Amino acid sequence: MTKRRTKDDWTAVALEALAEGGVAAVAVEPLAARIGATKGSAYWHFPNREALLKATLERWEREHTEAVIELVEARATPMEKLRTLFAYVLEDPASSAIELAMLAAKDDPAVAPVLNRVTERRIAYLEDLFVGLGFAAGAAHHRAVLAYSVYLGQAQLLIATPHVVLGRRALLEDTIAAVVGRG
Amino acid sequence: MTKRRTKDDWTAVALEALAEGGVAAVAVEPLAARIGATKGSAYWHFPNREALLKATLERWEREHTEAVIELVEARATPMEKLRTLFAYVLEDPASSAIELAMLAAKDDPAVAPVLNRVTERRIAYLEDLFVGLGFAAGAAHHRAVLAYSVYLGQAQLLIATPHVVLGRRALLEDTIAAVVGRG
DNA sequence: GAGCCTCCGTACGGCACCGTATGGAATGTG
DNA sequence: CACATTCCATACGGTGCCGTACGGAGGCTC
Repeated sequence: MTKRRTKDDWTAVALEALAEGGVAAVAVEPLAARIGATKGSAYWHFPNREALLKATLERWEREHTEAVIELVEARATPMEKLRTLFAYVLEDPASSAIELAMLAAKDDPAVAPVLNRVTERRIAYLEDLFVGLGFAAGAAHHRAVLAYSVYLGQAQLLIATPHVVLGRRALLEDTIAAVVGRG
Repeated sequence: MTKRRTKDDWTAVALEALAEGGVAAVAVEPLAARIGATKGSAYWHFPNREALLKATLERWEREHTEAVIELVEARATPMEKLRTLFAYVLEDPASSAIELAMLAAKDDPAVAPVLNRVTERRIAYLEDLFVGLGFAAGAAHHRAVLAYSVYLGQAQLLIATPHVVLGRRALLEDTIAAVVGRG
């Protein structure tokens, strides 16, 4: 009656560990303890630790990245979409933990390609949003980089040193105004 | 005639390693190899690895943080100060590597206090800058958080995925306009 | 229920790093 | 030039993780 595990079971606990402790926490033996199994299972489903990490990151890319875009796309106007995006980080910064973990491990061969794809896609998406707001191509790109920088930076601040951020509700308004406003 | 080392020699190589490989790279044995000595030296100067890391972070805090503020303070007006700050990241993102390494290791007991102090000091400094630009206290705080988020986020982007950032010179102008502009 | 295939536990060797013990070299001090 | 002090190399045991080898248990098929 011993439970059996699937690849998905392993990537699920790996995602937990990834969010909590970063890429280094995706380690076979600690994960085995967490899942209530031994390494034997892990090394049956995956050839090595790198493959497990890769599968985990790709699962995150598939599920999470698109989930955010869908959440945002549910809004009607570009403005509302932007607001949804920033409100998302401000209200639940923990959900960004994995992206920050990936940024911190940008040199890892399993991380780099996923990180590049996700970043490019998001910048491109934001760029479209700003074009929709009436910005010219070049300006839209800069706004996109700016907006994504704010997104990342706020996620960092809220996770690492949340106590320095006061009045999140009003901050959201100021942030949006600053990012979409005509200088 | 074998060279002798000081605490400062050790924290110097530790700073290098910290910038290159993050907090995890501040490890006694690799550092000993890098410095051309053995662990014996390290464990004479420091009781353990944690103490070496702590001394390294505090050295960075002392030297680097104040250095940036002095660089910025050399400018006359708040506007020029802000410009200098953002130009600094955009032109030399590698100099921010250590701060990002600390953010990634926010839970490390040696990192947390330094990270908190540095973040608080910088936000407070930016807040003063925005008060100098005529913002009310609350608004100045939000601008400070916004500006610091942009700083961190751009540093992240430029280090992790530099290819997505185009036209840095024009980006600088757009960034400043967005951060100081009235919504 | 015999045999097969899937899955996993156990046991092992290896590597990288931590920290300790200790003798001795290098350097300062009388 | 004794001789104490400062500094460091060597050698060792301990821990946590990687990856492999292998046997065996659980479920499937006939």
